[in-house]
Amino acid sequence: MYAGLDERGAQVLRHVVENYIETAEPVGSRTISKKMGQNLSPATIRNIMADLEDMGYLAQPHTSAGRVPTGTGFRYYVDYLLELRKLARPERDQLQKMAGDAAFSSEELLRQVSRLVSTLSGQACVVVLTRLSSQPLRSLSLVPAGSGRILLVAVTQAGWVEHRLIEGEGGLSGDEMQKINNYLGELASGISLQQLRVKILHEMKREKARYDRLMRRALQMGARALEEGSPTEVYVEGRANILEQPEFAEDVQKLKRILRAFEEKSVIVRLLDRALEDGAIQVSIGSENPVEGLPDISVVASGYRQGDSRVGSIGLIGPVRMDYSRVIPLVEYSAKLISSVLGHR
Amino acid sequence: MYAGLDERGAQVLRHVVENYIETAEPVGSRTISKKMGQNLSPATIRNIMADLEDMGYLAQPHTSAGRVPTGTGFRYYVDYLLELRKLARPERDQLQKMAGDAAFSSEELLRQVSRLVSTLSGQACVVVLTRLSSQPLRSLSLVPAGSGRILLVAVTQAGWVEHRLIEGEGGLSGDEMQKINNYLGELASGISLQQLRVKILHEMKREKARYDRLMRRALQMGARALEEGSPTEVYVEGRANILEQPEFAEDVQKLKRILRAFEEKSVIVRLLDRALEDGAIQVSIGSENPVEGLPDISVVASGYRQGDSRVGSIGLIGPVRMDYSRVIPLVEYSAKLISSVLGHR
DNA sequence: AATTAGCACTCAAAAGCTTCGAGTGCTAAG
DNA sequence: CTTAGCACTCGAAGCTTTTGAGTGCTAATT
Repeated sequence: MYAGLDERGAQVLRHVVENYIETAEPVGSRTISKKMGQNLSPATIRNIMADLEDMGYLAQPHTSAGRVPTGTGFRYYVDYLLELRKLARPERDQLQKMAGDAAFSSEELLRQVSRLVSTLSGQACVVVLTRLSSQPLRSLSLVPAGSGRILLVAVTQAGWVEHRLIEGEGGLSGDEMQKINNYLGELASGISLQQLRVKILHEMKREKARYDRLMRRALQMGARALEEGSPTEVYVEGRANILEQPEFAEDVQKLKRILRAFEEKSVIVRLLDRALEDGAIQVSIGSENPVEGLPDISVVASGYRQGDSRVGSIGLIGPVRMDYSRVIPLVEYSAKLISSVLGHR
Repeated sequence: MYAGLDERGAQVLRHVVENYIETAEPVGSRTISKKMGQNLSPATIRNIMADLEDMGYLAQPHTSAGRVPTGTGFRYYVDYLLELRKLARPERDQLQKMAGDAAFSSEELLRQVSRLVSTLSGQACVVVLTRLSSQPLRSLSLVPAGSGRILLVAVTQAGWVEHRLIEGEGGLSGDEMQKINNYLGELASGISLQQLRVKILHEMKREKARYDRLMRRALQMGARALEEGSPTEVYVEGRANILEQPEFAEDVQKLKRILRAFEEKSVIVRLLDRALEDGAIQVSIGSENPVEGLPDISVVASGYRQGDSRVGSIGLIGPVRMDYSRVIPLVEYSAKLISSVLGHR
């Protein structure tokens, strides 16, 4: 259990971390002594704290101040000391109520969950949705879009819709369109856009000299539409919560860096990447997070599934001093919720 | 020309405003005297400034400080004194280059323009796109979306794509779908979604006892899909630029209010509403803007057209102390640019 | 041997004080 | 009407003092 620490040291560390999470101020020995029920005098606590500091779990901002947990300290806390609180009833109810609202499209659902989770946690909440193009399709259709254009509409089995405009085509009768549709739809059924792309290219080679002008054209169009990969969808809600954190409100420089980061989709995606790969909830504390230059933020994230493929992740972004015991269950539950709602679609 | 002010007063006001825009500091009489080429001594300038203060154009943060323009001062400046600088060549080139890139979808174009304009201006840039549902359609199609669902895809003549999922339908053969498509497409051609809705309801009444089950169903579906109005699209870029403004970096309270406002689509839409209605560029200074509770920001916005209907607007949101002479031409040009690019689609 | 009372010490933050200087308004002379 | 001159104002910046939370160490206690 308490790897590398004895019971007492671990308890002191726990109290320091929890107190610091609550107050955002350095924690002194008196406070801990009181919290632990006067069994140990402040002097004793001081000795223990000094030890913890030697071991790298605590640090002093300056000589005459209390202690603050280091990154390592938080890590230890999360790994060994954390008692996950159960997700409070009202919060669970709110989430479930929202999830039950079938009126939301899948996209809208993600945005709403993100928004609610950000409010509940008081942090910024991010939901990413990736690899649309790797999901199996439910249907693929061409739609006339007037003056030399055709719209390719793909609906995945999970209910995501994606469309791409194809330039410089058109001049197809409704009948021809219908034929192409049937042909492409057959080709696409059950496979992903990525796979479809490969399949189409293959098909084009095989039937190079194919007599049917229409089908050849269909293949060409398909290939063209699938050229670039589909973009990753990112929903960020509750950015402004970052301002509520005292550690950032003071230091405008940090604030700037963080808010700038939020403007770059790619940075956000990188922050949540780990959670996508792995099933379990991921906690990146401070400089552990995958983005250089943001050593002051923690990320608590979890992937969610659609059926049995991981298609995205939901995460909270906030200061290292996050209330992990509350926030981890929240993110875990939300990820499961999303998975289950998407599963039914 | 100089309504209510003599030439000299107007020039002094102009210099105060311009200096203040540049430095964000109260402006003193010495500075103005130098700027105006020593024709007038600081003492004279002081007299003039005192007059301007009486008239409400200037204010003193405290007795021994220089003057700061009031909202009214800025208003006068914008209305009578502003010399619009021509949009700098390189900026125009950048914008035009981007607009020429046909690879962007219309949505992507708006986002990219917003991003570039925010960089060029150093302010937050917002592009809103409304009333999709009032644009004439180019095509309307139903697409199978599997397990009891059908996707309605509408493409407007401007090239915007909108889709809505219809629940609890399906079980239609490709052939039936095709028939419905033809019917609805015919019904929809050239009119807007809004109008279509009315038309459909009308049609439903007229043909209440219509023998054709399929067509009746088509009408029902159409009516259902069009129930809620289409959402307004909002692209915000360069939020973090707000932090660059000294007036906000200091006052965290203001900062919070502004960034919170950015999280509410509806607030942003309200800020740019005026520009949508009116063709000309709109400048809302400080408390002139339509949102209560944000008296410290100015909005410079202009609507853009698609063909001959106004479909959206682009605007900058920043401190009252904006460089209007640079920023107004930028917004004007961008709006025209968007109009012209959309016009060609 | 572990704990703790006691005490000297440290140091940031807050409060108080002084200085500085940009800028003003007013007056009287040009 | 303009302007030189001057007394005056007041925030910002710098300095000093006070305060108090917190420490580390030592010696007494359990």
